[in-house]
Amino acid sequence: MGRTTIRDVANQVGVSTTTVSVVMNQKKHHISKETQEAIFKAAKKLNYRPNQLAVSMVTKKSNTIALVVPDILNPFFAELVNCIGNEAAKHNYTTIFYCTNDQPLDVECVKSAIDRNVEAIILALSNNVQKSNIDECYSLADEAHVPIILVDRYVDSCDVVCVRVDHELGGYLATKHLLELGHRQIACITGPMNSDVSKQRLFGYIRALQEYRVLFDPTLVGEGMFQVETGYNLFEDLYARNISAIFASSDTIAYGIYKKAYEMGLSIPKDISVVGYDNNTYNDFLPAPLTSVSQNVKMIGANVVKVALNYEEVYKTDSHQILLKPELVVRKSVMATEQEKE
Amino acid sequence: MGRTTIRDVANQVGVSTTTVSVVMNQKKHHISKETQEAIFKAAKKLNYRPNQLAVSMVTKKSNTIALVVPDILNPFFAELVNCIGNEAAKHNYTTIFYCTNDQPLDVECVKSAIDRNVEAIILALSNNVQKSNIDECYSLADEAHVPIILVDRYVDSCDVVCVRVDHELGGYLATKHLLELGHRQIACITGPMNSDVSKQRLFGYIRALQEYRVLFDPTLVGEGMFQVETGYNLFEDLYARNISAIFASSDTIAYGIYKKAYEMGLSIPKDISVVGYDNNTYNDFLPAPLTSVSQNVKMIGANVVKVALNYEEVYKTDSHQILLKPELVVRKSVMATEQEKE
DNA sequence: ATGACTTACATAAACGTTTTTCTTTATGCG
DNA sequence: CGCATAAAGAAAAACGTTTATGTAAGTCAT
Repeated sequence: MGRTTIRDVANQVGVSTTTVSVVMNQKKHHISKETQEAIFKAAKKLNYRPNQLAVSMVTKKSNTIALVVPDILNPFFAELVNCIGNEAAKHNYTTIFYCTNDQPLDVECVKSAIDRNVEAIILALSNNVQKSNIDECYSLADEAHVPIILVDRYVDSCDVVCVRVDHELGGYLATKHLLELGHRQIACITGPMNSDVSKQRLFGYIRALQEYRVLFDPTLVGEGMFQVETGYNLFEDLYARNISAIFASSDTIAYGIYKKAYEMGLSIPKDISVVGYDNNTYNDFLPAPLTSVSQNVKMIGANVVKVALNYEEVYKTDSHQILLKPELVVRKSVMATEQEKE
Repeated sequence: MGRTTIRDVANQVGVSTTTVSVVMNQKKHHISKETQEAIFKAAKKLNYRPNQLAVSMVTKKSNTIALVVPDILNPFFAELVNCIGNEAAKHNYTTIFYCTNDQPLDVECVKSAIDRNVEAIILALSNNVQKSNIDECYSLADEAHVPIILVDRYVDSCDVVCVRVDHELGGYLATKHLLELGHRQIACITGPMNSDVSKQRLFGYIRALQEYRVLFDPTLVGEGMFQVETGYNLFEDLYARNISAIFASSDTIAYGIYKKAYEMGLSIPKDISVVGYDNNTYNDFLPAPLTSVSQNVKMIGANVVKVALNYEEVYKTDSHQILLKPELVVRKSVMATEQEKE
C-alpha cells in the first residue's frame, strides 16, 4: 500500500534486506552475479528508491544544506539562491530554503534547519538582526555540530567562517571611478548602518575621497534600506546639496534614484552620475545602463558550497574567511564633469 | 558527544523515553505534575529538540513541501517562492527548493523530493518540458502518494490539481486596454509557444482584437522566451510594421522593449505604448512606469499552500482547478492615439 | 583429512523517535 | 473485603535503512 521498501525488494527476490542494500549501494561484498541481477531487476520493476529519511538516520548524512537569506526579492539574493542551489545539486545535495524577509527570524531558521539534520547552514544574515541573535545561532549550531557559513554579511569574529566580497573595496572602486572623472561633490546612500555590509561600503567611499583629498561631508550621506524606496525617498534632498554624482550602495537603491531623478526632470548621466552595487541583470536595460560594482555571485555560490561541503578541511587548513574581489562594471550612467573634460 | 536525544533527557530525569515523549508532545496521559516539570526542566537544560528525521520516520509526517520553479531570476517566481515559503512557514512547514533553470529537470526534482518524503510538491513546470516528462512526474508522485500541485502553468487534464491565474483573461485585459485607447496596430511578443501560459496570453490578445473587429495579423506576433533579451531582440522588427502599441507577455520582455526603444530614440508612451505582464515591483521605477497585468502572487501562494496542505479535502470537494483573476494595473506606459483623443 | 580461506548470504543491532500495549500501585465503591 | 477503575509509568514494537558480525558451504594447500 505504501511505497516500495527495501523489504519488498528482498521478499520479491527471496533474499535479506542486507543483500539488497549492499547490492544497491555497490558495496564490495560477495554476492553472486545472478542475485545481483535479480535484485536490480526487482528494484527496477518495483520502482524502488531508498527512503532518504531512513538512510539519513543510520548514515548520519542527510545530503541536505540549509540556505537562509534576508530578501529573495532582491535580485542579488535571487541569483545567490540560484547559484547555491545549482552548485549543491551538482554535488547531489538538496537545499532547504528560508527567507527571513529582513526580520530577525534567523534563529528560528537555524533551529528548524538543525532539527532537520542539515549538514551545513549557509546564512546571509538579515539586516536587522541583533548580536545576541547571531550568538544564539552559533551556539545552537555548535551544540549540534552543524557548521554555519556566513555569506556576504560579515560578523566581527575571527573564528567565523565566511565567504564574502570585499565591500570596502567595492565602495572604494565605485567612488574612485567617480573621482577619476572629476566629480567632487559625491553623495552616498547606504543600507542600514547596523549591517556591516553598509558600513564597509561607506568606508570604501570615504577612503576614496581621502585619497583624492576631498573632505568627507556627512550631510552627503543618506541611510536607508537596500530597497528601491530608499533611493526614491532620499535622492531629492541630496541632490539639493549640489552634487554631481551619487554612489548607491545597492542597485535597487539606484533604481529608486533613477525614478526620482526622472520625475524631477533630470537626465542621467548628464545631470547626475550614478553608480550602483550588485550588477543586476536589469542594469543593462535601464534607459541609462547602470554602472555598478559586480559581486560575481557565481563565484560566491561555488565557494560557499565548497566550504559547506568540506567544512572540516577548510576549517583546518584554509583561512576562515574567503574574501572575493569585486569589480566595477562600467556602463553609461556616469559622465565626466565639465572641468574634467577640458 | 552527538546532539541531545530523548534518551539523554529520559536518563537525566530517570524515566523512560515514552514518558518524555508523551510529556513533550502534550499527549493526554497520566503523568504526574512533578515528573512533567522535571522533564521540561531537563529538556530545557540539555537543550533538547526532537530529531525531525526520526519523528518523520515514525509519524510519516515530514512537515516539508517541495517547491520547483523554472527560473528564480524572474521576479514573478522570486515573489512566488517568497510567498509560498512564508505561507508554508506559517503552518510550520519547511520548503525544499528546486530550480530547473528552464531545463527539463522536473523529473529529477520530483524524484529527489519524493525520496525526502515531502508531503506535497508544488510544481511550476519549466517551459521546455515534454509531455512525457510531465507524465513521469505524475506517475512517480502517484505511486508514492505524494500530491503534485501545479502552479501557474497548466496541463490539459481534468484530474490535475492546479492553481493559476487566467492567462487568457490577462492577455485579453491588456489588449483591450490598448484597443479602448484607440490602438489598432498592436504587436504581441509571446513566451515559448510550447508553454500553455504563452498560448493563453496570446489567445486573450486575439479575442480582444476580434471583439474590436481588428483583423489578427500573425506578422505582428513575435515568439521568444520570458526574458529581457527576447524583447530587446524582437522589438525593432515589429516596430517597423507601423505599430502604435505592443503587448509584452512578461514584464521582463517589456524591459527589453524599453531598452531597444530608448536606443532607437523612441519615447514611451509617446511613440509606442507598452503593456507588460506580471506587475513586478520594478515597473514603478522605470522611466515610464509600466502598465502591466497583475497576477496577485500572494493570492497564488496562499492558495497553493492551502491546497498542498489539505490536498485530500480539496481533491474531494473543490474543483481541482483554482483559477484566479488577473487585474490590469494602469501606469504610464500607454497613451491614447491621436484619433482617440479627438 | 585438517585447517585456512573464500564465497554467498543471513541475523541482529542501530539510528531517534512515537505509540500500542502492558504492569504496578493506588483509589473508590458497594 | 473484593472488584473495578484510575493513575503513573515502562516495555517493546515500529518506521526503513545500513552495517558489523555470524554462519554455512565450498575450495585449496599441505
